[in-house]
Amino acid sequence: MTRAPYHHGDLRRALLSETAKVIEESGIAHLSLRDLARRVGVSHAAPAHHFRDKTGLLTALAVEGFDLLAAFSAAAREDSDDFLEVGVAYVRFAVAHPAHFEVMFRPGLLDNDDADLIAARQMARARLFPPAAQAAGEDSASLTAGLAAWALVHGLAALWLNGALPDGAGDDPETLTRAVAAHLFARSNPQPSSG
Amino acid sequence: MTRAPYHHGDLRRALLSETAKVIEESGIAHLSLRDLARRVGVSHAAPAHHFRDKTGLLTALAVEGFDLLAAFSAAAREDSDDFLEVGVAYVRFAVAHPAHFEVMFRPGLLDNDDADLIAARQMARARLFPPAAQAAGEDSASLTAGLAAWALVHGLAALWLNGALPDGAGDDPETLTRAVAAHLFARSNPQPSSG
DNA sequence: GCGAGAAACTTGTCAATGTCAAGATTCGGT
DNA sequence: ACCGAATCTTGACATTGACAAGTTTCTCGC
Repeated sequence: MTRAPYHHGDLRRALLSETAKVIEESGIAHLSLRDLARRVGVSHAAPAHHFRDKTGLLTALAVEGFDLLAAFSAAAREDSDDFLEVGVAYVRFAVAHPAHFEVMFRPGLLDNDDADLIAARQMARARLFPPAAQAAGEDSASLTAGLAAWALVHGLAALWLNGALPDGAGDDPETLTRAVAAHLFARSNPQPSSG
Repeated sequence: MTRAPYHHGDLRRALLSETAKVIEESGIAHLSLRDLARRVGVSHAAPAHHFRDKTGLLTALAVEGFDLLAAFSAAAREDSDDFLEVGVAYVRFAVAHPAHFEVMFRPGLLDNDDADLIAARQMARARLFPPAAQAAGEDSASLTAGLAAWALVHGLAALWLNGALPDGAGDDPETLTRAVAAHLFARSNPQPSSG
């Protein structure tokens, strides 16, 4: 069984996981289908059979990402009723799966009409926002409150992954998220004012 | 009379502006140096003389972006003392210059050792955060408050540009920013804070 | 006003990439 | 065992980023 078989066996999964690894290590710009094929040990045209093209591969990765995000979110909701924990889980997911996170929010790289992508995204959104907030979706104040929470953790995750945060932010994203999110919906120290 | 001269005259600026246009229209993935050269009417190797390579071109675009962000921020600070206006200016900049914004926070695409880039980024940061907040940088609460504001507007801008926001968010980013940012530093539903 | 050197731009070339087409090998059901 | 289908390979082509070397224009000292 050590001889490389004609059929890889699980090429689709191997390519997806290798794609995530390459993006994390070298960035999405240096991602090459032929290089991926080389790493996995198949010919340069093999990926095309599982994913139509590069866009298809990234779309599949994004679908996997939304599934993972839904799982992270559901797990956090089980552990606690606090909505804050869902936000922490959002950042935790982004840091644990940076390649997935990067691809999920780049429509230009994806096949946005893909049925799996649409379904996975919708499912992730349903897991993220509590049922109550969805029922009160018409309420403008409730909507902007949800958007504020989303924007805060999304921005924090993006800035963290880009290495844009100052040194004082520390080295634990989870702790940072709790500290930063405390300023939402809660009276805290007065806002920084211009001198 | 309009015979193309050997020297373009302002090739560097023309390439930068065309780069921004292409990114806005087709996404950064489809950006090609040769295509840019074709659009501007020069040979395929001309860009290399102004920008070492593709990374150099994008780095120059990021520098331009940080300069623009600094200008937006300074203008907002002149109009009002309210720190909220700086956040609104942040989103306004991102929506007005989406290509610049996209490139500025992608270290994988840039030459992060570039002196101009480092200087422009630092200057933009100085314009964004009020002097008072910087002096009190050691204060943890003040730091997280600033990060909360930054993360909120950054995340909101990113989600807006990605088209990730729900329909209920409206079509005016500035109005949305004010509505969403109102949940920061404002007493609302009490929330247990740990940090 | 002129000549040398630098700057701006061109042409030519090369390896690498994404994608398509066509052939080879293996799998699965009957 | 057999046949269609799924999986993978080889081959080919246009396009790209980057490099090298040549050509045209500008600049500046004299």
